[in-house]
Formats: sequence, C-alpha cells, structure tokens
Amino acid sequence: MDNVEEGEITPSNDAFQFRMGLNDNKAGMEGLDKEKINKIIMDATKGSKFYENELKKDKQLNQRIEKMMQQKSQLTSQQIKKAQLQVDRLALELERNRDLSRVIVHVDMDAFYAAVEMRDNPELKDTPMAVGSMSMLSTSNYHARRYGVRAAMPGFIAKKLCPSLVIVPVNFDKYRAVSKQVREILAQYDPNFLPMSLDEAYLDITDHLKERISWPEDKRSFNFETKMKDEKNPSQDPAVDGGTKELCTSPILFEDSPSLEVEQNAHVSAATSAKQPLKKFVVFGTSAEEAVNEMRFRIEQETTLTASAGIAPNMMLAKVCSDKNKPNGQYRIVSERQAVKDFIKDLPIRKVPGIGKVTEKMLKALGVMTCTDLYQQRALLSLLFSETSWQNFLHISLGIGSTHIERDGERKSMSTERTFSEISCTKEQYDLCRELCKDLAQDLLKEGLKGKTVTLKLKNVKFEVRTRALTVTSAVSTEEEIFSVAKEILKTEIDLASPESLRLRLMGVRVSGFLNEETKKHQKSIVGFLQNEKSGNAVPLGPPDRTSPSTQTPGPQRQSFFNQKRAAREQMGRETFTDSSGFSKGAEIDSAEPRTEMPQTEVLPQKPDYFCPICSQNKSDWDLESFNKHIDRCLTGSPLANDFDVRPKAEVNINNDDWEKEINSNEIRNAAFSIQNLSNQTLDTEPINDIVYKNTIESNIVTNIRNFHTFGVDPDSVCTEKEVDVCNTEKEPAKPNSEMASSDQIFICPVCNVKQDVPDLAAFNRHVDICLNEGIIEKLREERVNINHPTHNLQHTGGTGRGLTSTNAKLRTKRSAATNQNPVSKKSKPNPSKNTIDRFFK
DNA sequence: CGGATCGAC
DNA sequence: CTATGTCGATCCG
Repeated sequence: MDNVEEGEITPSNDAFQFRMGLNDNKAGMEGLDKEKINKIIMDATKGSKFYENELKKDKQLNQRIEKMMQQKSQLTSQQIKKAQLQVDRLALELERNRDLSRVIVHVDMDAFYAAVEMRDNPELKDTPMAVGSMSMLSTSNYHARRYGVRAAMPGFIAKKLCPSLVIVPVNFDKYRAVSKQVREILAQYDPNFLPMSLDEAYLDITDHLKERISWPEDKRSFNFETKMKDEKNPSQDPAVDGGTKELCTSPILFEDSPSLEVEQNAHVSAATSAKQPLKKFVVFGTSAEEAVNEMRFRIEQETTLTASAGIAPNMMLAKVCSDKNKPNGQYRIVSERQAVKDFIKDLPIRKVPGIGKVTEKMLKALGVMTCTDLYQQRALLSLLFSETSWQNFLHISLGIGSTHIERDGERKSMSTERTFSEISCTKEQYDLCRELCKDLAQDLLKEGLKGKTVTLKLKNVKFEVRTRALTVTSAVSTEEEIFSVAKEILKTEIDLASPESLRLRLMGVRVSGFLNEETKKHQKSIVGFLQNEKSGNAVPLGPPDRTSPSTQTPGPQRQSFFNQKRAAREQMGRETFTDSSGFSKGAEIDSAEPRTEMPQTEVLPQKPDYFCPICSQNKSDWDLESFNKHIDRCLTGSPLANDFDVRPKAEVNINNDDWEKEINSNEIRNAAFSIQNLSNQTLDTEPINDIVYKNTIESNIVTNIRNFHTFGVDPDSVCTEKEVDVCNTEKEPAKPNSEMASSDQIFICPVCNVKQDVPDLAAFNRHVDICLNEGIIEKLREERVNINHPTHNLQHTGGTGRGLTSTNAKLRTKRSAATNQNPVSKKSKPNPSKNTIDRFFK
C-alpha cells in the first residue's frame, strides 16, 4: 500500500494539518494547494465524532509529552553524563559490529491497487481515481494525489477534495494475481525474499550479485516483449531530488521512448556492446543498480506496472531508500560507512519504519527531527524512553538495521472485525458477535489453529475503543467454542454499561495464544475424543506429548494411562457424546433466528449432559469448556477438581483452578528462577555497577556474563529479526526450553572458562554463581583482551550453535526487565499515562 | 495475563 | 450519511 503518511490527517493541538507528500502539487498545476486541502478537510471533519475523538487522543498525547518534559527537567547533568557513557558504549559496540557486507533491496510497487485498476481500465488513466469505498480509500493514483486524496482517507472527504474522483472498489483477487507475477520475478534474485504485503518485499541480492558478476551478457539481456504501456509517467524530475551522488539514472528507464531507454542502458551498462540488436534487447550490467533496474524492468514488462526500489546495506535503510525516488525510481546507498552516515544525516525520523505519528511528536518535543538530532540526544533519550525504544533509536541514528531477511515465524493471532452503522440492540450485538466468531472459526480452520485466549474488541459511536480478553484453559477453534467465550465477555461489557446500552460502531473477535504443534496434538486428541461420535471422524489419539500443560507424569505411565482411557472411551456410551452439541445445534440455527435470551440465561438454552469417560462422572452443568478442562485433568491422572467456569475476570478470577495455575507457574519458575536470582542478586549490586561506569571493558564483561546467564534460560529468548543484526548469529532458531536443558549440552563457564561437567542448567548456574562470587571477575580483568574479543569469549551454549554477543537486544531487554531495581536503570520509565476511560460507553 | 497503544500495510 | 481491517510488538499493571 502506498504511503499512508503522505496524506495523513494529523490533528495537532487544535487543527488537522495536512502534510504534503514528496510529489505534491507544484504551483500552477492542476489540483489544490495545501491551504485549500486543509480547509476542505477541516470543514468536512470539524464537529464529527471522529474529530472529537482525535482531539481527545491528541490531548492525551500532549499530557504524555508534558510528563516526559517534566521528567526531563528533573534530570541532573550527572545522570546524563552517566547515561552518555552507557549509551556510547553500546554505540561503539554497534559500530564495531556494523555489517556492510549485504546488499538489501526493498521493492515497492507504485500506487499498487490504483495502478492495477488503471491498467485494466484505461478510462481511469487520465482521471483522478482511488481504490476503496466511500468510507475508506486504500490508495489513490497520482492524479488524485494532487488534490490531496490519499490512502487511508475516507472516500466522502476525498470527494469533497476532488468531486470528479472516481472510486473503484477493491479487488484483492486481482491484486493477488499480479503480486504473484511480481514475486516470481523477485524469487529469481533471491529465492528467500521476504514479501511484506501484496506490493512490497525485501530481497537480499548479495548472492545474486556474486554470481551475476560472472554472467555472460545474454543472461542479462531482455526483450521488449510487450507493447509498452504508453502511460504518462507521473514521475518527478530526477534532477529535483538529485544532489545526492547515488541518484540513479533509471527513472527515465520506462519512459515511453524505448530508443532512449536502450541508449540509456547502453550507457549505464559497461557490458553493452554494438552487437546488440537495435531496440529489441536491453542488456543490464552487473552492478547492484543494474540488477535492480533489470528487476524493475522485468516487472514492468510482465505486469505493465512500475515499481520503486531502495538498495542499501540493511533493511531499514533499503526501506527508506525505496521511498526516495518513488514512483518508478530507485536509490542506492553504497556499502560504505560514510555513505550511510551521509544519508542518515538529514533524514527526518518520521521516514524511518517504526517511527510513527506518536513517536515523532514525542521526539519533536525534545527537539529531535532528524537522525542527527536523534544521535545527539541519545543520552537523554536513554533516560526518557524504555530500553527497547532508546536502543532502537540508537540503531536508527547510526543507520544500522537488520541485515538478515527472515520469514516471519508462526502466526500469533487471528482476528476479524467489522465496522457498521450504530448497533445498540443487545440481541443484534450478540448475533453479530456470533457471526464474527463464525467467520473467525472458518479462518482458523483453514490454518488448523486453536487458541486459548479470545479477545473482544468494541468501538462505540464515539470512537472509543475497548478490548477485553479472556484466556481459557483448553484451546478453542470452532464457532461455538469461540462464541461461548466471546459472548461472556460481551455480556460483562453490556452489564457494565447497563442500564444504558452499548452503542457500537465496531466489533471484533480475536483468537491468540495458539497451541504449539505438540500441544495441539494432545488437545486435538481430546477434541476428537469429544466429538468422535458426533462428527464421525475422530482424531486418532497420538502419544501424549511432553509439552502439554498438564504433563506431570512421566511418558510411559502416561501412555498407558492414555490408552486405558481410550479403551474406556471406546467402551463408553456413545449417546453421551452424540450431542456435544448444545453447540452444533446452535450452529444450525439460522443467524436470523432470535437468540435474545441466550446470553442472559446460562450458557446455552438446553445443556447436554457431559459424561466423562475417565472418571465416569456426568454433570449437567458443565459446558464444553469446563468439560474439556475436566477431561484434560482426568487424562493426566490428577485428582478431580470442582467445576470450572468460564467467567470473565471482572467477576471472578478465571483461574480459580489452582491446580493448573501451579503447573504454569512451576514451569516458569523452573525455567527462569535461578537465573533471575543470579542476575538480580549477584550481578546487579552496587559494586558491579560501579565497575560498569568506570571501565568499558569490564562492563562488557559484566554484560556478557549477564547475557550468558539469561541465555538459554529465558523461554522467550528467541532471536528475532530485529535483533539479528545485533547478535549477528547464524539463523538457527532458539531451541525450546526442554531441549536447552537436555543433557547433551555443553556448559562452559564464562567466568573460569572451563567446561563444566554438570547435569543441568541449574547446576551450571550454581557453578557460575560461585565463580562470580569468588571474585574471579578480577581474573577476567587481567584477561580483558581475550575476554573482550567476542569470538573468544562467547562459547557455544546448549548446543544451539548460537554465540552470545554482548548486545543482543532482546536478551538485554529481558535482563533489564528482570532487574529493574538496578541503579543503572534508574532512568525514569516511560509513562504512557493510560487514563482508562472509565465512562466508556456511557 | 490483560489491556491499551503504536506502527505498518 | 459516510473515518478500515488485520497483525505484531511493546509497555504497564
């Protein structure tokens, strides 16, 4: 999607300000000037509920800023000095590890949806048009942008700006098809490229370039296959943005004069020779620029659409670059430190991915507008923002970003939401909720996901948003399961608001907390167990898995127990299960059917009897959720507990189930306790912190050791994309905890540097603890040269193949989170003064 | 864990 | 009339 920010409406104190984009209207051309645009938007906006809400949010933000400024005013120069030292240490480290070896490309289709529509309907070419609806636009063509019509703008306002605007409804299938074509081309430059959306992708073309350098010319030659689209290229004059030595000559590449293009290319490409048939071929050179030119050329040949690209040593920079010569242009930052610095120097922070409206405004209040400012204020920022935030800022201001493009891991949540005209009728709200659950259940089914927490999102007519979540003990996935939870949440919200009714404009349902593969099997087996007779396709009972939350007993025993119980099931009465269906019944009901009472009464109109095949209990007041939980317990052989309830937190603690709670917290404790203990009590004491400030090398040691302790113990210490550049590791994913603790891992103490023959991590930790306490750190000091050398110091741990560097962002974060009393982090925490809206929906 | 917020597309 | 939908991350309590 095309830059939302170009046309964003940003309320600023008392007025909406419209920001002109890069390619905006110049005097004398068609369209509107900034003043007019702002006025029209204002007029259309003023007084609306939406506007009121924007003002409110703005006020909150201002308060937040005010608090921040107050904190700032209380800082002593001493504190700043200290912070400066610490920040600079990290900066040094980052600088030392700067990786310029990769060539990363960010490709971005120009005004993608709009371009596709224009291609397919030539009538749209010369008129201002946008893709979307009267209520919201996805993107607009460049024609329309001259009138201030932008993505993320409501259609009706766009119409006011530009009455002749044509609004075309979105057609995702079409865009997907085009996107596929584009991706096939991209894959040839980097088979592991990373699509970010239909119109955007990252590539690492380092390897491609290495091969390409020795490619014969014919491998870099391409036909002009199709009729070139004789579209007026709305591109800007390249000279305007020039002034930078890197500016590429390509923007005219696709002008409608092919002959010019060939010559242009011949000029650029050293390899081009006279033997090239006139105007039928283009030969691209071997440089990065040429490769990307070629890529864009091929995209246009294939799709008749243009793309822009950025080439840089890391993802963050590449992304910014791709915006620089848009549309139909590209820009490169060569792989030199100085080039990066030059580029970063005057770069407005808002251009940087991850810096949005809010962050921009907060930083602006501190006088930070450009990346240079960002760097200069680094000490201050480290005191006013959270660790992750300021470290991120530091990365940005140094022009450092991720150099590994990695596919996203598994999905973490799935949701659906809908906006509508006001609904205040309770029944309709429940119906809607059910429908959302139904849609969501379908989507979940497609990916075979089940999750444990259900979140309900509500937005009232005043645009106030509220989300409420509930985590249940057995994962849900079907419409009925989700709805049974969602409706409870909805019920409490309705009750909370009563006697007034909720006046909703949006409702959404989300499921998260997905089961991992192992657990899923387990849960599945239970479901199959449950619904066996009903659906006729029971899921085979797999062996019990060790990661299941209810696993307490050792494998073999459990196995046999499981089998026992399966036998039990097979013998057990079928009719008991035939109707797990108070639910399936509900599913059959036409959604229009009145269901008004249902929520008010108990869970469902008539409840089926649930009969547990394990303990032979039969309770009529169970619902599916309770029943599943019960079986889960019975399976693990734990003593039978009371009923459980799916009750929103507001009423009762959901986990009135102490048994389960215990397991959960035990898991966590086992994993993390010893380490936290260690870093809290041993490392973060005063003396060590003194060292931190006195001596860079020593503090590195301390940091390393801390990280070492955290590593492999923190269940969440997964090295994700963001940190990759920092920790500079192989791609190997972090192993699950269980594996970490397995016996074949090698324990090398970072203090005494001796391999430890210990049974498990806990024992190892004790050793390190002792080592530390014995003052061996003094020894380290003597060996500082060695120690300070990452490859020497950072031994393999736990067989993950992953080394430790002293600046793994995530690890640091975790550590600091666990050790906040640490004087180092005396920094005032950011305080997003969250004024909960008490009177929500009143 | 739950809730709010931010940011991206 | 008429201001999206979906997702991940982060922070705080």
